Amino acid sequence: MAILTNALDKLLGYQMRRATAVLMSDFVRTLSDFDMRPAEVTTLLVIAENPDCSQSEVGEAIAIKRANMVPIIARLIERGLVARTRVDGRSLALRVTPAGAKQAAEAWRRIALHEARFRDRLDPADLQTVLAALPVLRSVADEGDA
Amino acid sequence: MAILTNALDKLLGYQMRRATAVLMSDFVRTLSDFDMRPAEVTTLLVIAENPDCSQSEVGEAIAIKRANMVPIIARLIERGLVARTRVDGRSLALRVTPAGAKQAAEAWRRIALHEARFRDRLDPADLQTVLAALPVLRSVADEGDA
DNA sequence: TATTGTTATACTCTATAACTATA
DNA sequence: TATAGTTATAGAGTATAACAATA
Repeated sequence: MAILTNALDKLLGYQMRRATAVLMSDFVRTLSDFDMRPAEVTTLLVIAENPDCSQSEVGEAIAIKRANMVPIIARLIERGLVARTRVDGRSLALRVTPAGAKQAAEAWRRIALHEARFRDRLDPADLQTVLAALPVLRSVADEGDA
Repeated sequence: MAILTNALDKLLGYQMRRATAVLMSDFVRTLSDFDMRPAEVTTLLVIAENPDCSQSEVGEAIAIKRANMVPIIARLIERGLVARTRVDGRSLALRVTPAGAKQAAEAWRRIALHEARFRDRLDPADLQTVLAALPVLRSVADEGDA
């Protein structure tokens, strides 16, 4: 099979998308025997870090819409990783259970290994430049940002 | 609503994902009155650049699996942007039609505007560093890379 | 036997609209 | 009126397995 030219390779957006796909694929593989999806992991970690936060606050922090938080939280509760208590009639305070805290710790351990596989490929100064540039790109927020 | 802390913000993978989401959202908005999805645009541009390429070759170039190329190509043909001729019994040569070439030119014009919105936010030297780093991250390919 | 295109299918993430019950 | 959580639903991208026709 012939290898085609691809002018898209010059584009920041396209390269971001392709690189992120590789990162995500590696992350999913990191989680393969962990029975948690990426969105569930990030949700768990933010709750662990912010006891008694609300579902909407978590969604805001990780850019997942309220409606899409529902099944994620449901699954975390179902698995006994998160517990919630009612604050007022419409808000729920989320906390990780002891099992959830343990799961979060293991998630962080795996994330560290995953991260290292990529960070190690970059010159330290370049890595810092990239890590500084990404929030700048993020800040070009579109109006409908969750 | 309280703003939560989020240790994930320190992570390369997480920042890549968030920044790419903003990029993609902006790109989709760029295409909103264009009636083409991102995958269709990239497919069209690669075919325009590589006349008589095969469906599998395009998929290889842009990391879309053969099976998922089928509806993309079908839609491009249906819209009269791409034509295909049989090469041998199993391969098809893809080319853009005149209408497809025109559509590709307009896509490039829109992509340039979209790109500029993000490139302009970065210091030129930092942009070059980022553009050099992304293919390095991509090269940490996982085995199952399309 | 390996490859090209195809079908069918399922999963993950994302998006919107509308509902409820509170505040 | 606005907010928190929910339901239902749709779209986009991606993944696998299996098949036919062909090389």
